[in-house]
Amino acid sequence: MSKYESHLDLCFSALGDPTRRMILQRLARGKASVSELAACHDMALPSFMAHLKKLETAGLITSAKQGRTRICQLSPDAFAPAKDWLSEQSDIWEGRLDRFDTYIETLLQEDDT
Amino acid sequence: MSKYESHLDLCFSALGDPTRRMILQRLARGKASVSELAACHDMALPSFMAHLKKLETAGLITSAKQGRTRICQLSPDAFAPAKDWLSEQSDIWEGRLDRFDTYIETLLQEDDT
DNA sequence: ATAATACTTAGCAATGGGGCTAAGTATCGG
DNA sequence: CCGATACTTAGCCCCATTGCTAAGTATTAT
Repeated sequence: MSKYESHLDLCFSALGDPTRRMILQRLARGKASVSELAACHDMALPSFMAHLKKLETAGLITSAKQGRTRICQLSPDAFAPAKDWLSEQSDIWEGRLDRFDTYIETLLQEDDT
Repeated sequence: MSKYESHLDLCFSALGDPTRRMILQRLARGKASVSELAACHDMALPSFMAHLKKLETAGLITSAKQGRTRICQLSPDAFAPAKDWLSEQSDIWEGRLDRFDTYIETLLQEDDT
């Protein structure tokens, strides 16, 4: 369960941390070096780098070294897999004919709890 | 950092597990009892229930007891917060004028690595 | 009343996530 | 060449996650 983690596992898990989402928000506005990114996070550099590594492993960002500096940026279509999965589920849910009835029905049943 | 976890943290973290995504996929097709949901997962019931609890804490599903049976279903708009966050980031990314140039530039720079 | 069913609670073990410091490597500037 | 800069690696700590079993509770069926 840890060796064959799917891309979606990695992707959603990576998104489940506020530090990492903030990094992504910053990178959506343009590429940046590790230390530029780290500047506004009150965290030791190795800890911060671990977050970058998770984002890269999840395919959400890419990075490359220029001299002693590492430049990071969002992967093109970084969010597509996550968005696609979510949309798929929403579509199935919204396509259900009895969706609304089911919900009302349950609201009523909650009185019995 | 663990007491004030945002809704998005809980939501994305919940989505980062294949068992939990399978539960959501099943529930997108209609509500079901705990044992119905558990049937196709090779896992002890308490372990399985822990997954349901995470989904409920994240606001992705709701559940209510009918007699000795607990019925689960997707929350209406369960995926909206996650989808909205992702769309927001994508929009910012796609709105960047230098997006394409930036990417090409980096591809070229990778030769130096 | 009893037994079966459907969870539920309690408690434990293994693992991984997320933080740290200290020390190492690889440029760059002078 | 030497010091400063920008990561990078190694190793440790603590707590959360994810699985388990065993035992408990609440309904339903007989």
